Amino acid sequence: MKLDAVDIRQAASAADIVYEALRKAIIEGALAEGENLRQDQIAQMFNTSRIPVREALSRLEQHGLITTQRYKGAVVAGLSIEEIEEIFEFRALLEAEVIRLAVPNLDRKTLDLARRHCDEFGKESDSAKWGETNRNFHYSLYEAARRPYYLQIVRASLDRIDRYLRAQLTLTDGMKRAAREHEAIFDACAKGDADLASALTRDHILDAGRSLVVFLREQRG
Amino acid sequence: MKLDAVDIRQAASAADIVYEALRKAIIEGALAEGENLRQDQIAQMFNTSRIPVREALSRLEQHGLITTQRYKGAVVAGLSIEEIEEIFEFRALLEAEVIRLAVPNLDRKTLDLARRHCDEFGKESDSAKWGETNRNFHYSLYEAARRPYYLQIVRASLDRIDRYLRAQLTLTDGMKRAAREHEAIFDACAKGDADLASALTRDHILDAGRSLVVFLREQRG
DNA sequence: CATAGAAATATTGGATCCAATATACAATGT
DNA sequence: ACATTGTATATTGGATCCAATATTTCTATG
Repeated sequence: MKLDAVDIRQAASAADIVYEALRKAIIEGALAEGENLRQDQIAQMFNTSRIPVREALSRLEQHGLITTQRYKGAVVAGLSIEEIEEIFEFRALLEAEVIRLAVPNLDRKTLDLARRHCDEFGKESDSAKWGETNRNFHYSLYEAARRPYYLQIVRASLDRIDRYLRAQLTLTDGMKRAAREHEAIFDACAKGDADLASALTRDHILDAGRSLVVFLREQRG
Repeated sequence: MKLDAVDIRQAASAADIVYEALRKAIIEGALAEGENLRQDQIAQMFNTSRIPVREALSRLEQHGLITTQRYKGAVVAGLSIEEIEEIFEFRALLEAEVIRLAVPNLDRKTLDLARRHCDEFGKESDSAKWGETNRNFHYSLYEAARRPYYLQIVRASLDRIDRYLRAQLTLTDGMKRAAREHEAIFDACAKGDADLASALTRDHILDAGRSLVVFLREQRG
């Protein structure tokens, strides 16, 4: 008998499942900031004990998605406007560099994929999916940089402000502007102009940050 | 009776203590890469149960200091030369920006402190302490950037290559060169020349990375 | 009625126990 | 001798139990 070798994937642990589910809920805004996360309650939701829940919460805290106090529990982390500004500034620096490194490595296949994600973003009407298609577009290009460590940090920093970014996209012209900027970034990439793609990415992020901060200042008073 | 309000620090949990101890051991190289970390064994060392140990290990994994496999346990993470190069490149980008942001905020007190750390580094003869004094010098300046998120990432990225960086410092002229470069960085900061301080910091990190990689290529064959 | 203090309840942190899996090793057949 | 299979041991993942702490509720008292 002969079989093709198959890479058997380790089944995810309970902690992995809980972690991913909570992470998704937080970055999508399904869990409001400040909301209490009771270990028992979460454990029951996932039909498990508190042990894997605690491990998941510990990981979330390391990533800054929740804050915990000893014997008091965990709450979904909220960010001050200053913190949000800092993270947007950080992302602008980092992602501008990542796209610069990516452009020389872009091949036909990757560009086609990015093109599709770009179109998808432009056409998407379900605001709940904007965050996902936005990520897909950027990451499809970023992958070409072949910098796994950079991308891990990019992902972590985006996780922390994704909720707010999604809010920004729903602003009056947020989506339209983002779609236009994506087109410009894609064109620069397709032309192989790394400096332009970098500068556009930087502006894309800083613009989103600025209009979000304006919005939040009004909202929060 | 009147008392000054004191910020009572939450006593550290067992998991915190184990985490910090293991983190220190790993970044200082006391635990060799590839070394097995048995939960039971660690628990006994700290006179505790495996629960806090597991939480500590989970955090270490999130920070990339160890790798774990389900039902097989944790080992101290090792980095390939490519990964080391990527992290040095990343640090150069990030820390160059941090020092640029810090320079305009530097005051007399901070400069004095940095001056002392710089001298201390130059005089330090105990190679085990170089890593610490090196951190002290850079961080004393970085703090002035007032960018807590940046600094958190800087710390995490330094943690991952600190073992190797310490090795680099022990190289023939590693310390002498680093001390000279620190002097130059300090002078640029004292002069208020942000661009120069940034460029020097960038070169400082890239130099260290390059000579480390040369060393590792020989060592690893 | 308002408030301070005590008791009751809820929640987290840690210890111990059990289940799932991996590793080491011996037994067995060729 | 060698590979294979079964078994014993070690180790991790998860469940349950207990201790420490926080929060709420109740009660007594002014």
